[in-house]
Amino acid sequence: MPQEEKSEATVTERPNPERSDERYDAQRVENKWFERFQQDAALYAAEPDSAKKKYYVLEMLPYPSGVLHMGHVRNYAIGDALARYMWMNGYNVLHPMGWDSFGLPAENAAIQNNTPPRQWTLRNIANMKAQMKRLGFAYDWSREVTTCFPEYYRWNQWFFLKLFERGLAYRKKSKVNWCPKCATVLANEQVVNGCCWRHEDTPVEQRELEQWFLRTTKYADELLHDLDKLEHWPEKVRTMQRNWIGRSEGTLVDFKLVGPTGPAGSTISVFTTRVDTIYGATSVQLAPEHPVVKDLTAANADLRAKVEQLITEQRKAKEAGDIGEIEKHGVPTGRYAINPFNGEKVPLWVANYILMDYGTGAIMSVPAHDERDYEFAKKYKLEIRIVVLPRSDDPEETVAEPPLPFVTHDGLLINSGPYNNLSCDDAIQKMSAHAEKHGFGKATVTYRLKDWGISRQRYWGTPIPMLYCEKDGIVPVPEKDLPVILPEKMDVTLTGGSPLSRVPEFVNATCPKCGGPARRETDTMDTFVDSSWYFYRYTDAHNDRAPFDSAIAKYWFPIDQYIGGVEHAILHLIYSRFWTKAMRDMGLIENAEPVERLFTQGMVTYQGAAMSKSRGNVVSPDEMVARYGADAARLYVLFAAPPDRDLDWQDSGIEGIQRFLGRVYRFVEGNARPQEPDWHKPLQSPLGISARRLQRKLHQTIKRVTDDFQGRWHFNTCISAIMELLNEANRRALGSGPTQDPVTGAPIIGDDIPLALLADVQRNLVLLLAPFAPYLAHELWEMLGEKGNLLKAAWPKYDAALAREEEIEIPVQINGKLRSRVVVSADASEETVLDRALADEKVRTMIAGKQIVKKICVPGKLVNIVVK
RNA sequence: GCCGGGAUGGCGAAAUUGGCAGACGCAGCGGACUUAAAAUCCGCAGGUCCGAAAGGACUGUGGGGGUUCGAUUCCCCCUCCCGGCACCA
Repeated sequence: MPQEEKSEATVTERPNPERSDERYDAQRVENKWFERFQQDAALYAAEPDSAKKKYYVLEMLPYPSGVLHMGHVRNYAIGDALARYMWMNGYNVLHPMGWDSFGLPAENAAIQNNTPPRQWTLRNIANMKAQMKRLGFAYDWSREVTTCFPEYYRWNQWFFLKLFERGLAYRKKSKVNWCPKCATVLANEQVVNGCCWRHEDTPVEQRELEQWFLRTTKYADELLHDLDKLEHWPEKVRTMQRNWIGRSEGTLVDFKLVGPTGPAGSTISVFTTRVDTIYGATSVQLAPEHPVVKDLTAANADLRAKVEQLITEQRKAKEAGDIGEIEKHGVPTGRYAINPFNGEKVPLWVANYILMDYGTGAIMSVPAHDERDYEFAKKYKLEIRIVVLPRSDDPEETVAEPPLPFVTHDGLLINSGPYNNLSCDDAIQKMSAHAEKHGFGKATVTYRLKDWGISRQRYWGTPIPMLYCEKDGIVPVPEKDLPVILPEKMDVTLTGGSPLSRVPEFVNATCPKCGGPARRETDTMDTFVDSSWYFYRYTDAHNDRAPFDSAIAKYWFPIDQYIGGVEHAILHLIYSRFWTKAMRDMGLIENAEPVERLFTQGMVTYQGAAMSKSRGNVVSPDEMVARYGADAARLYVLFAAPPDRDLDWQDSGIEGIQRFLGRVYRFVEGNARPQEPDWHKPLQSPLGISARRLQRKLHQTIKRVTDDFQGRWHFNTCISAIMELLNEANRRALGSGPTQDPVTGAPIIGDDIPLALLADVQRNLVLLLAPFAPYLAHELWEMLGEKGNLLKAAWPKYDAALAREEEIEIPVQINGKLRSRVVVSADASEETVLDRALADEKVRTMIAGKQIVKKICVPGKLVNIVVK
């Protein structure tokens, strides 16, 4: 046998055949690396003064409810993969974590288990932090934020004072949402289908209370407009916020009450988006709680009783969450109001479908051009007057009777005095201007968004830093006296109003203005205040002179990527945007939006339903880690579905992932030869067919995974690609088919794979896996004899030339149906490909005796021959 | 009612969006190793029909139309599912 000159060593034997259990021992490997990671406190720390480009990746901070659930694992697995990817790409990464640790569950736990809220909360935090560490999430714990600590909530109080100074925090008595189970007020955003967001089956009651509000409406317009700039936010979230803000352009018009008036005066302002139809207004409808109604019923017991009835109906419908289903009722007041446009007297009604908290609580009723007004007018036999006719293409043809109600904008005015023949849009402009000129109205914008009520009649929250003095009224706590400390020794109950009001040491204070006795505010802040700005605190978490340093925040903001559940699309994400705009106007920051890119991951369900203790379908992360390891749990939640879709947990699915991790481990363990010099030599070309295939696959895989990290984020396909690479590598390195010769029992191997190529494949395989399965990746990195820290190892680059196929298989269609395939070189010209296709045996038989009508050749894709 | 997102094998999904439908994985089937099982490895696999087999024919991405040589992808109509808003004037 001639001596073949070998420049590079190759894999020539099947290693280590003696192994009793070939399962990968994840616990051993993960425990080893867990210990090592714990020893390096600065491992995941962001660099304070860095010339590197920054990248701020953030996952929504959890409420420390006790244990992590799979939804958390999914959320953090996505963020962690991204953070690790960015580290490997040389960025200065900020990847912090904290605890949204004020809130009701702590109080409920205190009541049930007689454990103080603070103790309960801190225990949960310790537990969940340990879980996060075991799962291998790379957080910079030196910046940990815990919102229930005075070091944090003092800045809530500080912000509150600043907002108060600027008129953005104010106190007023108003109807508020009250959850009887939480025994506290809720913001509008916390009411879901008429029920409490924490108690899906508890209808929210309406109560009249003095409350603190933040003036979110001041930013309504900016909050709406800036949504257009958030192009890297999911359309869904932007739509939800648009709906929530609910901007509506229209006109205010003052109708004058005819006859005697009361304290509410004689002006009834109505809001309409269709002032063009005002000549068709045949009544004015008031909300039952409209102030003018109070005047009208003052001396009219009969009317008062009827109005009471309407109020009851309205409240019932509201509490049942189906205000839209209410049966329309109204009562005539016997009084009239004057339409300022034509001086006409129209009857004044009170109706149960008019809402006091939208617009002005009064409308003009135009039955001919509004669905609801039409229905109402039919029911009560009110006049229906047409003032808009549909346009016709044929000027000769006039449509005298459009089908009613005729609600579209596209028409011309009639019966409208000087506005006849104007288009609706023209008329709206001219009539609004007319109203403004004559002082009885103006163009205006109405929002659905309401100011944010932040007072909570609960204990476990940030005390509102305000005092009530008999002499000086409402007095803010001076900045130097912050924080107002939440007392710790408390009897927590859910009855009897704000718990803090029962602590005399807390309540009794001194007025900073007059030195006399003052009473402290005993309500606490909504916990959504805490989460509205926490991500700024991460940038400068230990600052005791300011919530954060502006220059440092400027370096890190905006957040490059924020990841969390879509359930916060309105609540947290609208409050945070408001807070950022308010802080910008205070000069603390320069960015107008907190988050550049938002990603909302899908829910994790089990057996088709959201996991919950009561349903008994909870999959415990701890159990999964114990059984399969952290890598497997993380990889599985990324692999099972694209991250933005819901994922139904399958126990068998994670087993498949476990097998994959085992195959990776065995592939490296069995084939790594870092002690051989050839392992470290640069790869020499040319390569054999098999080797070249493997090399190509490697570069294709690097490209696929890298591309997906650039925004598409289909990590499920990234992981598939890595699996394919491993399959290919196993085939090439170990040979496909049986592993042993059935006759002789000798091991069978594939063609020669140069050791340098194998090294290349193994190193890159580990690097590609590093963001998803960090424990295994670290173990293998070490096994490969690599010295540097894998966390900051350079992300692999692909070579487009090496990723390119030299020969491709082109499908040949005849009349659009796949009939054959031909193999051509990748850069073959159209003619060559066509010639090859036409020369193909099968194609020749199929088209024999037929006329070729058309030949289509898409280079690199396919050939289609159209025959007759 | 308005707005947004979906519907692809037994299951999770892929097709980077006009160009080979079903990659990867689960479950399944067959085989190797084993006394046996587990673990591991190799192979098969959308459906229907024809064939002993190799192979072939037809069909197939919620339904119906259309554009195109060619449609999961584009256009029109419809059904169902998920989410948001809703007598919002």
